Amino acid sequence: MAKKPAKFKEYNHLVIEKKQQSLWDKNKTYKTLPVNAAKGKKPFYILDMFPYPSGAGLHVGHPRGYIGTDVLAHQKRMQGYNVLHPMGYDAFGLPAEQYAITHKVHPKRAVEINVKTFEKQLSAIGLSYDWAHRINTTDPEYYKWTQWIFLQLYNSYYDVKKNKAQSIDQLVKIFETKGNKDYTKNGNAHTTYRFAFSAVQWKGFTELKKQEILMHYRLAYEADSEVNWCQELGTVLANDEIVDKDGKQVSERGEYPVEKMTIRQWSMRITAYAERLISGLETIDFPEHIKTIQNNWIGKSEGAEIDFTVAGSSEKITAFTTRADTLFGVSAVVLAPEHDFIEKNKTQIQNYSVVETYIRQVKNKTNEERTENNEKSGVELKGIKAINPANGQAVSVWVADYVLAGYGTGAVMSVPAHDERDFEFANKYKLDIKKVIQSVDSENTSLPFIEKGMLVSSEKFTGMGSDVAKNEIVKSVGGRTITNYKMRDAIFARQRYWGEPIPLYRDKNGIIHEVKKLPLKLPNVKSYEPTGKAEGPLAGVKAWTDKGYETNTMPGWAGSSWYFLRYMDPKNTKSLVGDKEIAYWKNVDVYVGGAEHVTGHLLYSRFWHKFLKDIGVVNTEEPFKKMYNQGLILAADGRKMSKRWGNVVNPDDIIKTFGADTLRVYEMFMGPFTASQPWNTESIIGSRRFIERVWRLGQKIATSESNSSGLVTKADGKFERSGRTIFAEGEKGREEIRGPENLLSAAVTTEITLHKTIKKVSEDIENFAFNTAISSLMICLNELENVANSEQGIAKEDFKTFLQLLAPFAPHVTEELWEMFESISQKAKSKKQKPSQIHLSIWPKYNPKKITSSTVTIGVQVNGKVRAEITIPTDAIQADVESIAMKNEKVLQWLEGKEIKKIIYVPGRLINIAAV
RNA sequence: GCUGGAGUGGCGGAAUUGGUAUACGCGCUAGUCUUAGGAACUAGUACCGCAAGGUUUAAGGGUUCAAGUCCCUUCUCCAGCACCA
Repeated sequence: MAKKPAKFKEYNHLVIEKKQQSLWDKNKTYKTLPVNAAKGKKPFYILDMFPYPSGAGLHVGHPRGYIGTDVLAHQKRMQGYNVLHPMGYDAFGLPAEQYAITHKVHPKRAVEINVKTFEKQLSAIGLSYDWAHRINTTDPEYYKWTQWIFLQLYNSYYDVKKNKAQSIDQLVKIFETKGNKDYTKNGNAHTTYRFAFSAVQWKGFTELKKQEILMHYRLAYEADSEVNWCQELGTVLANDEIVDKDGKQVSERGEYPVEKMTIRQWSMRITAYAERLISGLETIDFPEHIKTIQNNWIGKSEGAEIDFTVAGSSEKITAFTTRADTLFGVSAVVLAPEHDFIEKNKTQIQNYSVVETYIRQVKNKTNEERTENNEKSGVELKGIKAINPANGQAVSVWVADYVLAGYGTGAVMSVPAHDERDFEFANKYKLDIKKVIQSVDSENTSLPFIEKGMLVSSEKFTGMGSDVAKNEIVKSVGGRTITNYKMRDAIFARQRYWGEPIPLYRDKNGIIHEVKKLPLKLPNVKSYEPTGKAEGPLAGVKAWTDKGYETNTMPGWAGSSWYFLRYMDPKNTKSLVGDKEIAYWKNVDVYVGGAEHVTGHLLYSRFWHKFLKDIGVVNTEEPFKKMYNQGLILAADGRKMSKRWGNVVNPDDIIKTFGADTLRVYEMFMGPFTASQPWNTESIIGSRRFIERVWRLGQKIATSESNSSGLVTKADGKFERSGRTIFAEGEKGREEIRGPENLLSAAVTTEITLHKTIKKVSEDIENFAFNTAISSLMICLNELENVANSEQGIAKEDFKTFLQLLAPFAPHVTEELWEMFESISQKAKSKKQKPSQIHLSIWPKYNPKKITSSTVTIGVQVNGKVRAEITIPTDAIQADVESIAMKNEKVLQWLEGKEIKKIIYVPGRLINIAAV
């Protein structure tokens, strides 16, 4: 520890931080006002992605985002907003369960332990959460509403005409009165149940049959689907829970192998919202790359379905294409190995045994083998010909592994001249390559794959541009324009114990019923380890299965898809969020979290929010107005911090040696908030020094004799000192009184610095540019120190303004110093008044007039190179600047023997003289 | 392969969007104070050069009075997608 003059109090972060934290707690400094008590205060909702409370606790990288939001929360609070800045725990799901299994404790107990560790660590950082809004997804009072939302989804279908979710009862009514003749209008294109029946037929169906039909419309539905099964984890995983490692599909958690399997599963019809999920992106302020990824993930493509009749048969094959304009160039129709046409028409296929062998081979290939090399293979279906509806030509039909079963119709029309993949396939199997499109500029006519151009090979459509030709051709062959999405429906079941039970049960006849009384609580089980089968540990609970309850539980993302709403009104027992609260807070203003949730949580919560809007629970289309991704903090070795590498830095240790304020300042200062940075414990000392210097300067100013040394700026723009006006701006040039021997000069400089800093810090916090905000605070401190060391000294009020700007970053030390200044002024006034708190003080405003000084130093360039510097009045006109520049010795030297061609003056920046 | 983003001192990084490149901090060098310092403070620190001056924003070219910033070519790194017809 440094030696200090005896009269200064030592900066002891341990004492100060502990003291201030307990005072904030006691005074409820960070309390969010209830809606009733908000009294016209504007709401501001700042949210962190809530953590999985894993057993490992926090490392130094975790709080980066929390500190960022906390800085903003402080500023907004000081700017007079009613700030909702909560924290909670996403405690269902694999992390908690795995901890429980390895530590042989009940998951519930594991969560309790981990939450405790978490909260202790978070509190030490001095984050300004209102803990009264704390939530935990595993709390039955919370998951009651997760289950409630599930039931609403189960009881809804997507009305394509109204473009919103509707009650399933309405669909039943339609079936009862009109049947399902108009089925394309009763569901979104992707999921329409293509089965027509009359109202009379509907009434004749059994309950079970009706249930089966309705299941094709419900937004939460049960269906056979191909899933990613992970044997080691004993569960199904979502696509975003799987990563690619050395070409193999493995689980993100634990990196265990994952294979494809078809089982009966609960799913969410997120595809019904595909269009709204895309269009909504334009209305929200998310990082561009997040939007791009979501857009690609949803993968919208507009095209057409075209029917190819099969020669000598009533069968037809429907192909999806985005290039209907190339229909005249079709050389073959190619089916995915899974396409049901093959099985159905096996008697017509002359070489069926060959085809069958091929299909078996393809299916036995693992995913990585199929993608390993892109070489295409296939087998022709001998004896089958498809008729091209455009020209009546009979083309061969193939089965090939490059056609995907899950996309479009599982059948494509092969146009080798205009599609790279078809080209490759055609080359291998010697199919025709017919060019039917010519590029408009007719330069690259020898090349295939022309993106757009003129149709050349058909009399009827010759010369039409691509887009026109597409529509005309689709119309002429009776095709249907259609929109396809890459995105699949989301599996909504995990074969695990530690999740929300699905609140449905099946009676003896197989009919599904809702659980009326929520929450349906998770029962205790002897073993919560995975069974390794496609059923959860709940299958072992007789009392559970006897009632016909589902043995799968909800996936981890269920509870996290709506938690931000619960924070608004966490104790509500009547609804998931109160009407008043939702009307006031609406949605999240600023959301901060890692980028790894782009195609998971960030998509699912948008989907649920839109659904909740449809059923009238919320009043906004999007849950998050604005979002930032904090960058990762890497270990000093450049790798991710992980136990595995033994490079974890624990924030507790940093706080102990350097203090929470130092940690906060350092993490905000180390680089741009959104960029990843390596941690460097060596560099942290800079932030510590900064805070110590603030502390020492504070001590110095507080103990200085008088408070009259500074200038006070009056509203009329006049400067005042000890009540006497000294000069007014503009009456005299300030230049005159800025000479080094003039006492006023330092005060004016201080004022300019301070107002500049207010502007910079205010704007930077708003834009999450924390590193430059701190940089400007450091510059400001340097300036203040210089002035304080001069005869002039610093006014207490000026220093307090500086403290306010620093307060969001270093809340403890600034509060301590503020308290000190307050107690000094309290002595002067009455002792009765309660001293104010810096975090409840009013954020300083800057005066634009105070930012510019009367003179400015600019560079003089000769032919683009800086040759001299001149000081000019800020408002000087070009002619004056020119004449000043021309008098400069250096400039003259460089201009010698040259003729001036052009002079450019950029006000306040530089003057450039072009000369030859 | 495709899509998106990025390359600036020994290191983390600034640069008002075309206007004095290298702010701020770390580290380093010298000094002050100290019994000592791996504390603090003061000064210096992009590179070459004794200096005058010259050269620098991954590499090369271009537009401009003026380019880290705009355009073209090439290289490297990171992230996402991966036969989506």
